[in-house]
Amino acid sequence: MFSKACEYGIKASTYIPLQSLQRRRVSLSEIANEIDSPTAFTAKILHQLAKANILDSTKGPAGGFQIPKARIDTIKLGDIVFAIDGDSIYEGCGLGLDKCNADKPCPVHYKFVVIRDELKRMLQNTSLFELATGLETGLTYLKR
Amino acid sequence: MFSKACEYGIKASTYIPLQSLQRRRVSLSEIANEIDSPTAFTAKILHQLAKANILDSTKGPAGGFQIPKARIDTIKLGDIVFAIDGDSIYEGCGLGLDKCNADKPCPVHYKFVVIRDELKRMLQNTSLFELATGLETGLTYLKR
DNA sequence: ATTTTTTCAGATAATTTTATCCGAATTAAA
DNA sequence: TTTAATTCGGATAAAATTATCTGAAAAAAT
Repeated sequence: MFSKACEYGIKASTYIPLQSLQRRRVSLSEIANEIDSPTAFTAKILHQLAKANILDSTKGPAGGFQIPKARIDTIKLGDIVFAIDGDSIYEGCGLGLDKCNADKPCPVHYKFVVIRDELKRMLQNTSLFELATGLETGLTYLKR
Repeated sequence: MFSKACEYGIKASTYIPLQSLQRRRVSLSEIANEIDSPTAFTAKILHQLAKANILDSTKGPAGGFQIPKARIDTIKLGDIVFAIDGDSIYEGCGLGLDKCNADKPCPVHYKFVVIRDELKRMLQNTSLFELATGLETGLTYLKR
């Protein structure tokens, strides 16, 4: 469904707010450790999310990543997915046709529209705050 | 969503019944041409589907691929997907965790269950007959 | 029997995705 | 001002997926 990169991106974006709510910056190594991901690869993804304005990064000692408190509630799961995997999950044809739409649909087009609309809605309705809360209360997990 | 291999598999499985309904066997080259896929790679996938008992293949002149009439209605889209991509789409965690279930769910677990159940249902309710009919009536397309 | 047409099977190649490595740039602290 | 801790950026490597090539096996037609 999502690329590995996107999976790591989502996990990181779920963990970071947990600390940002207490104004704590988190380092790359802490993140990679907490979400059980390859460090250097994770760096690229975090960088990508920083460029997309989803998180803030600061260099130097005591530097790290952070999401401004106010944004934790407004950033949605879909924003992360879009920043990393692009619009393929929203626009792409289920069978990989270049041009597939209501005018010239592939055999599974209408079947997929239904599923994808629901997925879309879910991604745009789920905030990082909601995801982070699940973690904080011990209801959900990022490892194992 | 699906692998390229699976996309080709679905397309082939949509085209073949169109001919099988008229007791016509189709050759690899015709299939690859009709679904606009790389020939040799398509051969592998068709072979895989043959081993999974989803289609019949016969060698020699006038050989090719076929799906017994009676089975066109009972084979579901989900059978093709399972034969090629395995159960990843049914079982895999949205964030790639090894063990993710109601006991120890990932942050998006419950959100995904809903989507996946609908996808599952769709895949198991859609028969090759239904897909082929769309093609035959000119309602859907396999190329471009 | 021989030839021709086809799928089958294994080896190899190309591409994409995932992952690592290393040094540069930045910033805070000493 | 130096040092240490960190992200940034580009090069490279490894792994997985996609694609091609080549010859063997099977079966029908000649």
